[in-house]
Amino acid sequence: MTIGRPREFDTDQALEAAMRQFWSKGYEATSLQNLLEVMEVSKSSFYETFGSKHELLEQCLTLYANTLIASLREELRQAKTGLSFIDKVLMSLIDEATAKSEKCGCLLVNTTNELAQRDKIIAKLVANGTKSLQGVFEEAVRRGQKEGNIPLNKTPEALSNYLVNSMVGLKTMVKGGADARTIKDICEITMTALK
Amino acid sequence: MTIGRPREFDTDQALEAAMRQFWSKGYEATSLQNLLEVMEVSKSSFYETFGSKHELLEQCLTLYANTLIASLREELRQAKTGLSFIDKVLMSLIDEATAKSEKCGCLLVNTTNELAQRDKIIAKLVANGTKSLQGVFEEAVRRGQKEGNIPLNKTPEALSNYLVNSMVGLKTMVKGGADARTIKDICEITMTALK
DNA sequence: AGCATTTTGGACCGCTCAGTACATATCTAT
DNA sequence: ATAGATATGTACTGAGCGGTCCAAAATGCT
Repeated sequence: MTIGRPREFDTDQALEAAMRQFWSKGYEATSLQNLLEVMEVSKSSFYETFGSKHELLEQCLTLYANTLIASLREELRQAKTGLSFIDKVLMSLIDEATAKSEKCGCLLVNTTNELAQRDKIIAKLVANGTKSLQGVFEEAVRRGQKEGNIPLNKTPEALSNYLVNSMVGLKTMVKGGADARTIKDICEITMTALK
Repeated sequence: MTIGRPREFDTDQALEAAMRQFWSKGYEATSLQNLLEVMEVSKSSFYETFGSKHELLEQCLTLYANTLIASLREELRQAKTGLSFIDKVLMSLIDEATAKSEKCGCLLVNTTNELAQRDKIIAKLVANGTKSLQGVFEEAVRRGQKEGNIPLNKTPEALSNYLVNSMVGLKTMVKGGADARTIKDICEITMTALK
């Protein structure tokens, strides 16, 4: 069907590998050489397919945000209550703190810290991602309020922003080496604000 | 008194300039050339005085943490209550969000995100800094509890970790471009956990 | 078979990177 | 004046950076 020489690599797979690399090492610390290796793509194919290192990052951020949001939406859909969803998401950070695998944090948080101030395009992308994340929490809060588990004296907007903020903090704390006990304490106190 | 040719630059001043540069741009994105310019030091003098780019970062992190902690301790000392100190520190983020100057975030947070996972020496330094910050909050919480403004049903350790976490989140949110209203909402809800 | 189309391999680009070597300049102490 | 000590200016290193160019290879279509 398609004309011309066929690709010798999987585009989606390569993009995901690139995403993991940026996630783990950050943008500046990831060299083109690193990318070519993990993506299993030649330099020519790289520039042909992804444009540049910067454009690749844009694609990775979009992929990351879409994947994250889709996964959370699905989890929220399956959750018993809006409140239990929020609790579960927060408490999952405890496992992350315990795991001995590399702690990469959150690509959106990492990229915000590394690039948001000096790269408008990237700033916009991570802001969009964060906004989507807040949207999921807002939906969860609304549901929780409807279900009667979350008081109505705070707006879903404010509460969801508060939750995003906690998540951002927690991801960084875990990355910085905070122990599981500390993370648990933080999660529990964070949850008391929705009581 | 001192023997040999005198320095043509101010060591403390140069170190502070370097700190600001790392604070603004991050470690990888700050080149040696950048540093030499803002520090107003020749390359020879740089290596003679500060050892290497990495060692310079170590010194900058120490300076940053010491300065921050000293400033907060002083503010706590002058505060009317432990609770009002905490409130003031959190709410100061609103001004940061409003300011149109460059939003550098917190050097400890930035460096944790950029380097903590792959640089043990730096990880230790930022962990120490964070620990000191938590210590100040812990002291404030203890004082607040003694003064009767903060309930005793949560430990000072847990509450102070919670506050550090909020600060870490807020610094990143501001850097990511969150508006003042969002920050204010987050601060207010954060404070309800100590009611 | 031959041609259009696309991908790939590899050489190459100028530039910047962090760091070094060493001669020279500037000071104090004698 | 000179010797010892410290600081600086300059030239240099090898390696790596992101990115480009183009010929060769591999496909489908006629």
